[in-house]
Amino acid sequence: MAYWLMKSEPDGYSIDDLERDGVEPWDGIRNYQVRNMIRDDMAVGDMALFYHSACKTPAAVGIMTIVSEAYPDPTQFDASSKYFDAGSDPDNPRWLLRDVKFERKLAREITLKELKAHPELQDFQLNKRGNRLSILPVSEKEWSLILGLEKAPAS
DNA sequence: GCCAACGTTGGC
DNA sequence: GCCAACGTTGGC
Repeated sequence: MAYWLMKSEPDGYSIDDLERDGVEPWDGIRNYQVRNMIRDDMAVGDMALFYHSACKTPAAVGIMTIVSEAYPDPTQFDASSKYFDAGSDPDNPRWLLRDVKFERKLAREITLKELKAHPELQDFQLNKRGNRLSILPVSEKEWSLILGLEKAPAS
């Protein structure tokens, strides 16, 4: 089983929205590297951190599971969607997505600041300069380190 | 294939 | 709002 971190802007779709919806198609991926990851490297049963990005307090806020295979993102064919891609061929869709399922919120937000300060997370991709991918792989060790922080008091 | 211009992400 | 770091586009 693999672990992931998936970013979402809470103003657009937050952990509370996922808690309400239960299962949700993770649409809007428009980066080939990320598409390849969800197509080739992700698997049903993988676990992912829900991460709030581009907001006041960027932080990991919850846990979800991957519950579907990769399938075409319908928003790429929806002319009224901001994710519409006129260049995508319906017979060979360019953009894929997977469904994710809400598992639980973290007991507390684990902020980017805290992750960056962690001595054992210096190689974590989220902490790397110039990282702009909306989905990142998380190693098993990183996963347990991050979840270990959940039970520690906020620093 | 090179590279400048432009667009996007996302922390700050 | 600013800006660094990319990715993409398109002329050549």
